[in-house]
Amino acid sequence: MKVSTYNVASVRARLPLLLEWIAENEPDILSLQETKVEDDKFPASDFEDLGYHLTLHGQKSWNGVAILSRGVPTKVIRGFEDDLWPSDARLVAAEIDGVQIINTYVPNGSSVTSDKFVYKLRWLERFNRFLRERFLPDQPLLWMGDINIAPTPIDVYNSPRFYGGVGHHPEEMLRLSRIVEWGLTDVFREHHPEKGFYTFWDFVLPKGVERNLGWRIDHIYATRPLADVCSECVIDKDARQAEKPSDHTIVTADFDW
DNA sequence: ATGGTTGTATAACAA
Repeated sequence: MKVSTYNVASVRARLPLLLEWIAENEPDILSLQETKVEDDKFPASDFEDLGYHLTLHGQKSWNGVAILSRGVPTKVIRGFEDDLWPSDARLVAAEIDGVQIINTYVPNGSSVTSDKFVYKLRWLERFNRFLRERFLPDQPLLWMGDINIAPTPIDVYNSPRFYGGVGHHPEEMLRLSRIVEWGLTDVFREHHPEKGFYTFWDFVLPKGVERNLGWRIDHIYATRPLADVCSECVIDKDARQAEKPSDHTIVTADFDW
């Protein structure tokens, strides 16, 4: 089973790149974040024509997540399903081919002095509770998406410069570690312990991709039954260097499943 | 020296 995750920064703007990439790479599951479109305006038929089922949780203009899958999705969850929580479209989950798939767009946090940063920390705590209430770490489960946290010094191109800022803050790292401690493995890091691999390069930095001024903030986490059968995990930097790219690129993991 | 880009509700925005 081949599983990919991609922050598209608008699924409509990314449609040509996406369709070409899917035709070439044929993932079984593709999680998208920042689709930026309401479900009834999602370009569904383009993906259905390629043989994918769609599980959508979108909203107008911002956020939005989607799961494309060869297998039929069941047990679909959209958001925390909690009236006390905002309905911003950042989480969609489904069971596909016997695996629980959870796709999230974790809040960016804007800046550490903003209300949005407080929201990011609370969102991570709420997600931790969501996981523990609904699932067990010995069942096959994948959590993937734009996590918006570079969790270790080698996950960003200049850790001392960014440490304490949004995306590389100890309070974010603490909350992520509490989630991961439940029983998750960062499969990219398990296969590639060395530095220099990133999934996001800011549009605004001149030659940022060529100079590799990046962040590894898009992750695929697996519970042990799946981490044990993960044969490889790769970052496709070419998709960041293609025409009209997102500022993120695609991470793919292969499982003998 | 605090620049630069992209997508979108075209903004006193969000990323």
